[in-house]
Amino acid sequence: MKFSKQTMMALGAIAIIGALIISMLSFPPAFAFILGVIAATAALHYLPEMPTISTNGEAPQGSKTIYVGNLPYRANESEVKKLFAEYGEVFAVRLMKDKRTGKRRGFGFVVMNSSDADTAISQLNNKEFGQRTLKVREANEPKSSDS
DNA sequence: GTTGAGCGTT
Repeated sequence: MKFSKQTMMALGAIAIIGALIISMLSFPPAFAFILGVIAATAALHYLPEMPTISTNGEAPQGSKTIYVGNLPYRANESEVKKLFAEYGEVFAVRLMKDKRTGKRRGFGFVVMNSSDADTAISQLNNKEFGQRTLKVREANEPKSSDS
């Protein structure tokens, strides 16, 4: 059994909502919560798949992680994903933020196909983006292609 | 709300 984080969050949200609804029927709170969890699990079984929003965290084999630096602070993951998608298949984009304050640090990582990653690096390195010069390189700690 | 070299997160 392996659930993604957003799947767990969605399950918890459904469980809480279900608990609130059922608790209106004058059930004990513990009972209501259990029923909510059961309803959420059943929903996950009936639904083919939850809509995956953006980053899965897990990429198929043959992918490489690319370091992207000197990003404008106003840049979003969607813009970076679109930019890299022009040169290959982008699997995930992660814009790093400060863990304490949550403010953007101006760099991130892009996971895409291995062969396309090389062309994307050579094409997007020192490329002007948001009035800034992008710094695209291969990541120092590759999380794929070797374990 | 600010800043500007760098290699992260479940």
